[in-house]
Amino acid sequence: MNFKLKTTDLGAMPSPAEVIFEALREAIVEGALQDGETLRQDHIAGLFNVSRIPVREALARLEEQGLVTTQRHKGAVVSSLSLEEISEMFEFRALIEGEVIRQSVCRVTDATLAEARAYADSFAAEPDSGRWGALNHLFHYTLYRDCGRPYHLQVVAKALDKIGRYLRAQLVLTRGIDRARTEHEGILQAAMARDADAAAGLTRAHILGASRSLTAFLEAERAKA
Amino acid sequence: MNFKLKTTDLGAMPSPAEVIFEALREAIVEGALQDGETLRQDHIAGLFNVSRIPVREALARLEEQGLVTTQRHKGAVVSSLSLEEISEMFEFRALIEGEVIRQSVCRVTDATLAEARAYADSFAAEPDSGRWGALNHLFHYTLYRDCGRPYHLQVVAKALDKIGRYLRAQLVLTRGIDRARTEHEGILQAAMARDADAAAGLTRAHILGASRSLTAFLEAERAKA
DNA sequence: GTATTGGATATTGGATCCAATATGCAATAT
DNA sequence: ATATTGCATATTGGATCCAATATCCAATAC
Repeated sequence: MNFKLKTTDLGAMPSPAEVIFEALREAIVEGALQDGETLRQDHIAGLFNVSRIPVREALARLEEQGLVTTQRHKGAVVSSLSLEEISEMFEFRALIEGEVIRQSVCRVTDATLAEARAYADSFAAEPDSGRWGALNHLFHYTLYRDCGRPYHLQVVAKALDKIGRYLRAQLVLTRGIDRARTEHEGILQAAMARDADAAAGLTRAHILGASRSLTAFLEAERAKA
Repeated sequence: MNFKLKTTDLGAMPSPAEVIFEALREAIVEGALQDGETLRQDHIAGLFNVSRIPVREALARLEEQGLVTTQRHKGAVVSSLSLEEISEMFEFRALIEGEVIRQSVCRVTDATLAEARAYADSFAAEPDSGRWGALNHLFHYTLYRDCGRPYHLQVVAKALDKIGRYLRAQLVLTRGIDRARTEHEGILQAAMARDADAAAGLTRAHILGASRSLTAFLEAERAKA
């Protein structure tokens, strides 16, 4: 009775609600849905060809993640962050990601380093600004992967989701790319040298630097308006 | 046309879904619903005298918070944490709460300190072990309140929700109370002296100490079984 | 006696329907 | 002309209904 079948765990297939949640999440993080845009249940249901029930579940989950805000009987809008909130998110990331990479570097494998190297190179070489955000994320996340602290990583992921749009803006609008390239290189070197403290410090500086350049940019924007 | 009416913002009244979410959340955190217990939609709906729809929304939110786990078509159970996960949560708390209290102490008001004092005293005097968890939470949270970092606080709150049950167990089962009393006193003194670094260090030690005593206890339990 | 199969029951997930609330516009009164 | 009121429409939130899946138990085959 030993079968040689290509099996797939159908029980693990994503439910419609999950599919919709992921799609909306990604759209918000990538900036395809912008700040304050309202999300009509009926409309989304139509796009996915389902009833509003799974859409409502997805929206409830997104609200719990802080990605959308709903007002009773009015509907859901993509949450926007104030300058202060954005700034706080960066501080938060600096705190956690610094610690995460410190732990990670202690046990990082050569395979992981090679992968990070590849992402860093892709990032540096990528001409399409639309892909910078994703590659940037992949580079950092790869370096965090071996930290052995899944909850920390989850929290980092959620924080990144919340400011994904703004991060992308920072890279695209403030010439953050050039600096990011060299800073990534530095972080990678520290990781390869297994210098945990250096990697942590550089990561913190990388994040806080991005924060400064983004808030400066946004303040200038606000001043104009 | 200036009315003198006692008005209440009816729009801000909690929806059934919110009520159920809060009730379940609290029950899980307090330990009234224990690890692995399954949550029947129909049953809960009956308890609150509503249909299953708002229950499902509440469960979706709880799952997003990591407080329950659902398997497709099987239902939701109260999530349980492994020893490693519990241990990681404490490390996480030590990291964030250390930083939060550091910021908080820099700007803490006398009113806040007085409130924290009151909670510390209540905690120390409380004979009913069922209230220790709540008072412990109030004491710490009061000291964090002035940190000016709402997102950090939110993250701390979520982390505390996730390990609430185990924290209570630590206080009740491992004689954590006595040490907690004196450590609270130390933290409070540091805060009153506006010594941010001391408060941070003591808070970290407080949390990591609780972690050690709890994991030791749980390991002993596991060994017995 | 044990293992497998088929069906009854329980439970979840989604669709449809209904009620309650918000929004925009037209009508009316001042 | 402006402000208020009332109605029509749009949209959300919840209830009910239906389909799909899991679980449990009895019946059957070996």
